[in-house]
Amino acid sequence: MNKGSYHHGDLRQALIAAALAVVERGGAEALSLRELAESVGVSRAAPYRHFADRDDLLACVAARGFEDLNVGYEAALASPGDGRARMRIASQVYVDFAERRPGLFRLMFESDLLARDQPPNVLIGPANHAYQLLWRAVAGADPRADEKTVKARTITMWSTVYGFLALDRARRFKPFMTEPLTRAEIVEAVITAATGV
Amino acid sequence: MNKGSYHHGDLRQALIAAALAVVERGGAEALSLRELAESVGVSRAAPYRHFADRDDLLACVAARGFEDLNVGYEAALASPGDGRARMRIASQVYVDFAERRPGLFRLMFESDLLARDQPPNVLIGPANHAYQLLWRAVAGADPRADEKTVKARTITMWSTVYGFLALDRARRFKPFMTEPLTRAEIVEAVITAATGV
DNA sequence: TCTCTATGTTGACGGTGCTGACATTTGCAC
DNA sequence: GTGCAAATGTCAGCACCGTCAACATAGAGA
Repeated sequence: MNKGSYHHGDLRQALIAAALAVVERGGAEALSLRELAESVGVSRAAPYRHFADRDDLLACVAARGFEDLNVGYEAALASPGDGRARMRIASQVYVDFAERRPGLFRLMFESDLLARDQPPNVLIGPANHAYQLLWRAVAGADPRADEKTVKARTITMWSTVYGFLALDRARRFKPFMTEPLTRAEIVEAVITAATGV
Repeated sequence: MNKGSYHHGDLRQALIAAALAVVERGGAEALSLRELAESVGVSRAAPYRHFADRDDLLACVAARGFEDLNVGYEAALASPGDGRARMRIASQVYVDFAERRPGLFRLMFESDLLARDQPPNVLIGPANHAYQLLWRAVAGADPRADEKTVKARTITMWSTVYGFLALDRARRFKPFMTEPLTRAEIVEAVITAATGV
């Protein structure tokens, strides 16, 4: 495909892949479109043939992130053990994702991409799928709970795990992480508090 | 002081006040130093006589935010009722702060200002004071708990409340906020789950 | 009054996202 | 095959940004 000159071959996918690599570590604010274009060996304006603007590209990157997260969720839901054990594994998947790809995690859960009146189309599907899988994990842990209860539990559990990850990344727990508690113990305590198992 | 010309009078405080007003709503990324300077009636480079750079100004704004939050915490800790009731009130103070000044809240708890090797000097004091007040609220709710327990409880409680506020602001709970649950009910449920009271 | 210092201004540099005009390549219809 | 239109690249330039060096002004203390 790539002739070594004028036309790139599959610039769109190349840009998403390169952007993903940058965002994974440094988050959305580390991404410069000009730099990105240069790193792929193309002129500054070329990306605009494939993405409306910066946010459009970021939405595609975030969508890719949700797809990867969903793969982990699917595996957690298919794992052996009872519903409570599966919910715990799903939480661990979320924690691992946040720790391995912090910038991407931030893009997915802190950016305002999904807060818009009209969220990016590419993002809606994968994001909603993630919500459904999480819901299913929580509901499966207590089949007798009604809808209202499952909603409230999903929200509080998600809040606890996400809140810990976000505050920890921003080093807000620094004064608490000393002495008797190790970080691993804290992560354990948070997951237990969140899932009740 | 202000002669209507060359010298401003108290540019430093004027800049902090104006920046605070911008950041409160739109967060740090809404702040343009050039725009800010113009809004105060001064040239683009003038702020650099009072702040080393953009981050220095943002640190002062964040410090002001922590000071305001601490006033609320102090009031919560001095309120009537038992320790558990005071902890609940402290949580409500945090929630109110986040809802009234979302951008400032984000600057205080999501920015990397405090994650640096050498955090800004102006910020360390007020931030640490906030941590101590929160700690005192949690410890006061159960005087018999040991240090390890108090630390773990502080972290999980803070995580739950903060996580809810952050995810809610980013509209990640949109699919869950429908039908049987009102938002007020959810806030109640989250505070109850976090504080256990 | 004179001078030193604090404070404000101007112009410039390199960076950013984005656009309109132009160039090249590819693929499809004939 | 040929020719034309659409897809995809380039280039120059706009407006904005944070920041800095050089210069101008005002106020305070000797």
